[in-house]
Amino acid sequence: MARKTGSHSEITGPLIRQAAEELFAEHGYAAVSMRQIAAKVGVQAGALYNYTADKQSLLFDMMQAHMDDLLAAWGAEDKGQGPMDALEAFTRFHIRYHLARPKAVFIAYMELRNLTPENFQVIEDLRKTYETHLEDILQAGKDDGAFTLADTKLAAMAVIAMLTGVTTWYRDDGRLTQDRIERVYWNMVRKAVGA
Amino acid sequence: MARKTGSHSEITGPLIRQAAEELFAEHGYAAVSMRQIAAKVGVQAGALYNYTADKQSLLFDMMQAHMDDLLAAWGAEDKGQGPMDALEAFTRFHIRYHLARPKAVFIAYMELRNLTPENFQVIEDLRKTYETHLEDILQAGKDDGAFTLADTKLAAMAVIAMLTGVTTWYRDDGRLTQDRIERVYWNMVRKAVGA
DNA sequence: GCTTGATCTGAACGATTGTTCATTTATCAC
DNA sequence: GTGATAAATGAACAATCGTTCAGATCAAGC
Repeated sequence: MARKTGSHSEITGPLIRQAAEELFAEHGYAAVSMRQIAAKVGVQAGALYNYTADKQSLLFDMMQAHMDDLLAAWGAEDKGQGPMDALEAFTRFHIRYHLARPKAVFIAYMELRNLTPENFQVIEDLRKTYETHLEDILQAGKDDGAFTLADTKLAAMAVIAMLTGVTTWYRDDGRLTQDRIERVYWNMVRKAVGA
Repeated sequence: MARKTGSHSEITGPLIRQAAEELFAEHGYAAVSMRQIAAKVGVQAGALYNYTADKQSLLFDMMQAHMDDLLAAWGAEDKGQGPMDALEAFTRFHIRYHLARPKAVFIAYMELRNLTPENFQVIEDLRKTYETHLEDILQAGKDDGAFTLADTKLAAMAVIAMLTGVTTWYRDDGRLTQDRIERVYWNMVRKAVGA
């Protein structure tokens, strides 16, 4: 009963990635079976292997794409003039970007230990690159006296943890608009770095 | 070949909990088998069921104990005088307590979705109780003018996320002493709440 | 030294896992 | 229509899963 109506190859592939993302985010990589993913797409388990080498690739490709997109999006972002503008841009960008794709973010943080060592290193390097972008902003602001920071690296970790934390409690139908959250957080970040 | 030397019941129980904690923290609950836990203790899988009803209880009991201990420890903590002292006490306590038991903390944050709905609710309530302790401090400080906060709930989430983030990068043999980390973070928290 | 009871083994259970592959089906080009 | 090819089925694979339990083994009480 293969190929019921029309050609499926350009549709099944994305559907599989989407189903995998939703299931991984909800139950965790290790707790999700290939058969569950297939069932969500409406296909048998064997068909998945026309689109992915194995289960691990499904996870890795998804995480790598997420990190690549994140870095590209930040690269394309308008960063204004000087460290202060850049830090506000980073704060707002990070919140906005992460809230727009909660599942991918969740997976990127939770499933690191389910990557093979080689795959883990690739993702870890991308994550480190992103962190360094923030660290560079903070360092520049410290150098020109805009920020007061005891430890730039620590501050970078603190800011990222604080901002990413938003994804754990934010709800689309919640009490606060996204713009208000951005403004409140930017206020806290600004004060925390002594500006 | 049961019972090689001496009575083991008082020793095997804790060993199982410890082995489970280490394995869950390293590989995740779903990725760890009862046989792996048993092997780490040096026992057959069947023996585990003298000490736990099932795998789920192993996870739940461990998470509940962690949250109970956390709440009890904060209850016993010296909170000084007024919101400012209390916030510093909370900041330092949270960092110190969490860095002392990284595995339990990691599990408590990562394995929530592997709890049954009933078990999840119990842990979630305990987590919420802890959050409320911080929220109360911030609210008291806002009321008496010690803190400047646009949104108390948001600030509580931001502070907890920032502090808990320490566990993701801290290493015992790292660049910074624990006391220095506490001081740097307290400085950032203090400034972030406008005090 | 025998009995009792706690503790563990070792085998077994049905179910499920990721993955492979021969086969079937549907579509497209001609 | 016919042949080629892409796409999916469905059965099969060895391995592993959580859990149960009868039986073996040891320590302690009398």
